[in-house]
Amino acid sequence: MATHRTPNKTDERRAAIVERLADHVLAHGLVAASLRPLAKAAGTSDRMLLYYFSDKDEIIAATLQRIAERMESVLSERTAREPLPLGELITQISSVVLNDQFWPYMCVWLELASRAGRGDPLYGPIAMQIGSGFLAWGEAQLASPDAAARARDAARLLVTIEGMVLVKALGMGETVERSLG
Amino acid sequence: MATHRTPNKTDERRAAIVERLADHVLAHGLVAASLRPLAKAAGTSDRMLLYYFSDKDEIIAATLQRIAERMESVLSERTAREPLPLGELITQISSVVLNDQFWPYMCVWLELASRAGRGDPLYGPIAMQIGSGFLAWGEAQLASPDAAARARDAARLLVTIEGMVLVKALGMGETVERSLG
DNA sequence: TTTCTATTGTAGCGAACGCTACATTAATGT
DNA sequence: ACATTAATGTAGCGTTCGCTACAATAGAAA
Repeated sequence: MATHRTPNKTDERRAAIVERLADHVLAHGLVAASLRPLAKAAGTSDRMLLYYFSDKDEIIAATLQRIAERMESVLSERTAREPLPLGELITQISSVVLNDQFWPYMCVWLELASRAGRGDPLYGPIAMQIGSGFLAWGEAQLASPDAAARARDAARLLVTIEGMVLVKALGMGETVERSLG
Repeated sequence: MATHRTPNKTDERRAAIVERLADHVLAHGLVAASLRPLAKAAGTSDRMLLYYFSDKDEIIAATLQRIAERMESVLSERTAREPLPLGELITQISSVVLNDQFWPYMCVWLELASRAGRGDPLYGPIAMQIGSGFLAWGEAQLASPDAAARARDAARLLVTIEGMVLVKALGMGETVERSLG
């Protein structure tokens, strides 16, 4: 499966830049992701960003992709391996997702969702891809009686977790905790 | 309770402008809420917007306030009067909130939440106020056995509805419906 | 009518935006 | 050594941003 070319030097440098861009976007949000600040964060110039990438959209897409990868790996390594019933899985995932260390990811996630909701041609597909990935991942973690129940529980898991994220973003963390009780 | 002054002509004109600004923000989002487009939508000039309002923040705050009022009235008039148990209330409210006519409100709501999540000093308090209002409104609609259960159910109602909104914004409407089944 | 205040237009400031043209330096293959 | 290409700096384009200075008009008060 030679879908990946052997990484040449340009690819390596691109990857290194994306790593720093991901840091910057996680710290300051998509709202602060304009070329000159991004370039400074990556230790280079806006001119060079547009040398390694064809335009800003490509930069943002690559950065969000990288952020999604990091998010997935953090999530996977902090959750149990064996399947759980819906209620317990909600408790476990919420404790990860609402954690302060994870919160930057959720802030970017909300920015992404708000743009996707407006039908943005760049952010929309990316958001849907990540959301679908999370849905599938959750489905695999669920201990549900049958396939239909598992599909329904996975949907409920996604809705509930995302709802908690949004409500926390409103500054209503106590409400999230009350919903868990 | 004379907290409201009698509206002078300036207040009337401000209100008329805000009405049109609300239309524009609902149609095109906070992302398109810059002074010159807003002014054009209101049939005036950026110069005049800053004559009636002290700065852009005040314009946006007034506009969002008005949008929240409209949202609340639409929501109230389309939901039943008598209290319902949590499950039925979720079904009923979700059918209103996910409706196409209501969707512009939810798009703005998501933009607001994403800014609030980053601790924005303007959007944060507004988002919390609206969110708290919705929580209280839901609590009043709930038929729950006791006060503690009602508080918990109201929190779950808010989390679930907001989760559905976010997931729909991702372009995963079928997932929302599956979660209802 | 005259004077004063309320309202509005015109023009522009300085900053940031995405992006590009052009020139230069550094590396590489022959 | 030399020719060619890759990598990078400098400067600037045209646009939009929030906001303001200044002048002109309009309407009410005297």
